[in-house]
Amino acid sequence: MSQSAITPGGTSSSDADRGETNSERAGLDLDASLGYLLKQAASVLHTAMDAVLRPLGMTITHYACLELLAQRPGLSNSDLARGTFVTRQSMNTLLRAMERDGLVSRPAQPPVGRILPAELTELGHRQLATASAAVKTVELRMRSKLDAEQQSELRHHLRSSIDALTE
Amino acid sequence: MSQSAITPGGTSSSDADRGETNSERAGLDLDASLGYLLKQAASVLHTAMDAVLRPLGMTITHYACLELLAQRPGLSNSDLARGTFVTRQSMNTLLRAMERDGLVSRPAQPPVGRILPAELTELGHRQLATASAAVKTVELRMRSKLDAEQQSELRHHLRSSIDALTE
DNA sequence: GATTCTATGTCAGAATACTGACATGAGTCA
DNA sequence: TGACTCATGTCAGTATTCTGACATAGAATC
Repeated sequence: MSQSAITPGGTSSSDADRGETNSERAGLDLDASLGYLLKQAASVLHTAMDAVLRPLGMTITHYACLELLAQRPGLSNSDLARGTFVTRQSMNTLLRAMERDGLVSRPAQPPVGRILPAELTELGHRQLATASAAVKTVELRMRSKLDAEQQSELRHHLRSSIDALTE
Repeated sequence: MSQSAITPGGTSSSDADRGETNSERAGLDLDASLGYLLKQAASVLHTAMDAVLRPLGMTITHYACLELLAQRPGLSNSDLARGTFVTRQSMNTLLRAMERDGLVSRPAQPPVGRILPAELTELGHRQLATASAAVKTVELRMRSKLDAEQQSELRHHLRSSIDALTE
């Protein structure tokens, strides 16, 4: 998938510039739109992560699930769904596949209520180690043009945006 | 869909705190991970936009397509795909549906090469006007906790991240 | 002018995530 | 105790997007 956004000068690919004098409308100005920029950033990140994860036979959600379980063993299916920003139905499908593949284990019977706490198997931990290293290079690459303070600012502002949209 | 991420204190929902003393691992620390924060922000934004767009009978990509075409009439299918961060195959499907619904028009024959320049119909413009107003409230809400300078910083840092991951 | 490369539009099939719905277990409150 | 509310796990069906592949038009190279 291409990554180029629509910019005032045209896309980065070879489009024969159907030259438009932009901005002159009631709607959103794409360049000023934080939402658009955010979507673009997320898209670029998605592509970059997919590029390193796919050769390992994993999807991004697959990796995120491993990462979450390593940091917090015993998370439930619903917990994992929230943590990876998908529905619990989607996570259920994924989790079952991962269980089948021996990456994750869950007790046959729920210890309490209906919750089945999931844990990484030895194989799961090994697969995560590989993936984690790959993903870390992407994370570092993404930060490479920001100094420590700028990264801190970015995190802070991102959190503010999330808060504003959440409450 | 729930929006809560996995935070040190547990999710925002009522999970009986399977208390884990976090961070102590080789992998990524979720809180320090820009990537995770970015994904969360994008997810929250997606949900918020979907919430206002769905009642209007539109998806986010649908809206994005309208917005792009209004600002730059004559964009091709591939241009629109790049601008909305989906594949050109996906955009092709959407565009055809929008054409069928009378929101977009394309010439029967390509004026040059294989490119079919798309334009908004009168109905398309009207639908966009409604959607645009709704989306603007989301954009404003997202910015509500950031002053002008902070918004500028956020945009700048986001662009830096995109650049770093793109080149 | 012929060849090569790149971009486009499109068809077909697969993967992924979503919505809707249901029953169950736990907590709340009268 | 019983009614009510909420969260969970899961089944079923749908929607959206993706990957792979193909033919074609224009640009670039020689």
